[in-house]
Amino acid sequence: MSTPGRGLHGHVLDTLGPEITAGEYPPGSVLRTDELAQRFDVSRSVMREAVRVLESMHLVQSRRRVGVTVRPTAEWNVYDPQVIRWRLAGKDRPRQLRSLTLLRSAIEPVAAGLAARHATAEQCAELTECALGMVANSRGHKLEEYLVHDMAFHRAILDASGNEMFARLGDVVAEVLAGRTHHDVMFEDPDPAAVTLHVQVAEAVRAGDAVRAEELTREITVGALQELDILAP
Amino acid sequence: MSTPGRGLHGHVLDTLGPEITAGEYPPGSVLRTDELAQRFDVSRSVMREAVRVLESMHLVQSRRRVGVTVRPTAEWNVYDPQVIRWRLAGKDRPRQLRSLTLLRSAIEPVAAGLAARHATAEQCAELTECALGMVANSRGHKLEEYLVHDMAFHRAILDASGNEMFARLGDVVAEVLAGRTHHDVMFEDPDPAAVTLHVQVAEAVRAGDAVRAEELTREITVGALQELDILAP
DNA sequence: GCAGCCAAAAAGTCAGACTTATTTGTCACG
DNA sequence: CGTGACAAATAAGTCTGACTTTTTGGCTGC
Repeated sequence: MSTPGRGLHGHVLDTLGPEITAGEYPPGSVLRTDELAQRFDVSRSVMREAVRVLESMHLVQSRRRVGVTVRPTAEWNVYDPQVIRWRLAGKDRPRQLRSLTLLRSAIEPVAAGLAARHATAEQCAELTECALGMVANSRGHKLEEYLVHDMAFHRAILDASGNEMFARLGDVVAEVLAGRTHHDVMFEDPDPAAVTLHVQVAEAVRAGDAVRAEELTREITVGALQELDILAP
Repeated sequence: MSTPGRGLHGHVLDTLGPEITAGEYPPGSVLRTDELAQRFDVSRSVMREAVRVLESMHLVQSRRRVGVTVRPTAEWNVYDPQVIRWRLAGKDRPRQLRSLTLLRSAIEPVAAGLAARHATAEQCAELTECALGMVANSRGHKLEEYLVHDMAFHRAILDASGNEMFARLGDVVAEVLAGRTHHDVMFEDPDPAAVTLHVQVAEAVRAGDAVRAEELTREITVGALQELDILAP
């Protein structure tokens, strides 16, 4: 997606990564570099590069005379966007969405509070623009257009927080929102109450009301959690 | 630290990673693999593996005919524990600690609330044990022993939350706490009020009082933030 | 001034030989 | 029997050199 064809080793990762994150090789499984190279029909150098990347994600560990062993799930770098994408594409996608939505519910309200304190005029404008875009597409089966503005809105909040760690979750949130629209059951039109809340958050941020921005955003994320509980209990 | 001597490419990363994250090569800078291989006195294959790892962290991008270009900071995988460690070792360490402490202040209260709902008896026991260890080492210049229990406490909370994403922040929090004790000015003994709060959190979790656990933990993280504002304004 | 082509540059790929660490098994000795 | 040391097997690690591919930038000619 972000970097589609970045060489042979990338192609190897595109299939091996999802396989590992999907649990096809249980923790402790041992892979041999030579066998993998044969399987993907690449040279060992290319295979080694792929293994190094998996190793840097803590998905596997390469040890002499043993091979490439799959690490337990608890040790994976689950914040790596690539790992997140692989896991969201896999079969325990609902579990992932719950974890990530819970993360959102912790981060986004705080980020909104910070945004109310630090947002520039441009960022406030961007925010209201996104909110208006959501309103404009909230009726009439325009889920795709709505999604675009929804993603942009949350990304704008996280950016405006002024905190680098929060800002870097923009991709994750976008992934979650996109997943909700595309793969899970969603009503034909978004919840009108949610749309209103987004507009109010934009207003609160512009007004510099941190407490209100935080509280309203909390309502949004709680709504997202409830939605998940209803649709995938 | 976690995997010290994992081969030649690891040694290369140990010096090249910190250099890049420290901003010694400004975004857009171009490195050549051959030159790097010469500089570190390793073969090109080894150098390529190192570059692949840096690429997977989004620190650099390798493009044909142009070379290995350093990416802008905003694109780095700042949640990668390795990247966090490199940056904390660098010169903008104070800025890092502020970002990470803000992240803590968003995550940990929510995690504590979840822990109060989901913690097992064993986890509650572990928690109170850690809190008692903190109390026992809160006086008499035993900062190192105190730190061990403090790290274990917060890790226990995050684990007990039952959320994978929260749990994986245990290393980050430990790193922040260790950094505060080792590098920044810290009083000879920890703040007694903070120690008490930890004990109370353990109690609240055991009692299953989610609201109280969350509120108390929020007080702890607010304290940590204020401490940073005082010591590095 | 522009279109298209050519040449250089740097990453990408491959194959093969060699090195090194680690495990496992064996055998002799207590 | 157990135990320790030694030897063999194994798979990752490393290096080298030749070759390919893509991209860029300049040059030519219209």
